[in-house]
Amino acid sequence: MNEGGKGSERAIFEEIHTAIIERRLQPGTKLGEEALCEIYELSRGQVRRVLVELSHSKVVELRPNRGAYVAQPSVREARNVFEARRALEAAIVERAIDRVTTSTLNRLRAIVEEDRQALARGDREASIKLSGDFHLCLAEIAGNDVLTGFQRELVSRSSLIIATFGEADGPECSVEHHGGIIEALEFRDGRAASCLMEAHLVHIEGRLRLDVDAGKSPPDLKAILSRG
Amino acid sequence: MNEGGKGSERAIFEEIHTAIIERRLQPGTKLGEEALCEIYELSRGQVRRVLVELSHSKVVELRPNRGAYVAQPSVREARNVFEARRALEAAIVERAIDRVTTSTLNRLRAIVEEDRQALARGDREASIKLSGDFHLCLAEIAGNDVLTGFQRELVSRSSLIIATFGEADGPECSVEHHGGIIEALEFRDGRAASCLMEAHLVHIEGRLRLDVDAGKSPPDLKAILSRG
DNA sequence: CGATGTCATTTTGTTGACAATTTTCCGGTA
DNA sequence: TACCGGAAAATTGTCAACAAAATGACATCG
Repeated sequence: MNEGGKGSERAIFEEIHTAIIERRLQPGTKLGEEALCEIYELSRGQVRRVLVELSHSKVVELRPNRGAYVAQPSVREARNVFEARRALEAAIVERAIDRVTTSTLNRLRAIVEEDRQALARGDREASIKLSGDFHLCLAEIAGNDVLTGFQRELVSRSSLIIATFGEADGPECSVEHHGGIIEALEFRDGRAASCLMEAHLVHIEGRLRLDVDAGKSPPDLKAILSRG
Repeated sequence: MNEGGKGSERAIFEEIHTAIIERRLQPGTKLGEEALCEIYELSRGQVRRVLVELSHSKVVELRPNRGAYVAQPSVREARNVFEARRALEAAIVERAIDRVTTSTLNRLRAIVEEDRQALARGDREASIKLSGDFHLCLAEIAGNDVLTGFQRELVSRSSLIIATFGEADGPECSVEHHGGIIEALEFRDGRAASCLMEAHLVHIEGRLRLDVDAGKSPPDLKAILSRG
């Protein structure tokens, strides 16, 4: 019954991280130390370390003397993350083509199938997580831990970006896109896979509201109005 | 006179990081907490945070209950880092071509010139740092903070890899290669720049002793000798 | 009515003492 | 000499009390 044991720190990290990625914790939400201590029965020192870890993975922002908050990506950051993703996923697909096997293909298929079922029963949270898992699994197939680490960071940040700038409505098409990529991998058609991945990412980014005006400006608005 | 002030934590981080990158601290060196406390006049808590930060940037390895050591990259890790670098630097060059200006070109030229002078006076440490700065500066020209962050990590790790698997002798050719890349950028010749960068990285990796046998085995050696 | 300043409360940051673990040293034994 | 224990020293990990800062409530003033 050791809730406050040793390895549990990693577990708490995963729990909070997943909650943010699945958008149960919205951008800007404050993560008070005392609150987390009570929820997870950890000491403040442990909670503090977890928060540092989360900030390092870019899903939490640490404001000195102010506390920890779920990160609120800027428009610029959003563009940069997606630009980096296009470059990184291209490299990953290129390498995955050479290393994909029947077994790894089936892992990808299983993820997409789970995603399809999640969407069918309206479980949006699970679908978000599974869509990310697809891209992560692809990185693992590429067989380079460094690239996988980068991919992990970018996939997490993408989810946060979509939570911030995405529209809640609209059809979900990850399943179809991912299916297409699997097919291209199956035939070891590198060019097709790259193009489909590129199109997939462009499609996702295109659905974001990245007009510089929209996003975030409660204090800026007052400054602007004071001039009128 | 506040050596133990607030912002000094970042300064100590940079100091140790630089010492590792310049190979004054060799891979495997133990970084004892007490020792660092005395050297920098910091509390243990502060030193501890710096060590966590360094481990997060992959130049220090934290072994639980054992302490902090300058990281010793494995052969596999070395290959992965260089593979990732080839992909990342290609993306960076591609974007830098579109954004390079006279001013940023001059920054690159200044770095290479400093590097040339450092080599001329036999200052190998400075040369190592400056070679890394060139690649970092290139990433900054590309204008994407995410890519720059990844590049920073990879450049640091590369230096550690060269310290571990590189040969001390041999001619240094970064200055020539970097000069060529600058020229290609000047003429906005993306293809030439990419090829030169690729060749540069392949050349560096090719000079490493990445035979799986060679690398690391002080305990293994004893085991081998016991058979003779 | 809004703005400003002060004080109590809450939250975050730091330190030093204590606990747990590892490393080192040393004597005993075959 | 080589090889085990086992205590002592050194090192790392943890926590709880204390200090510092931010937040919110409230009174005062324009």
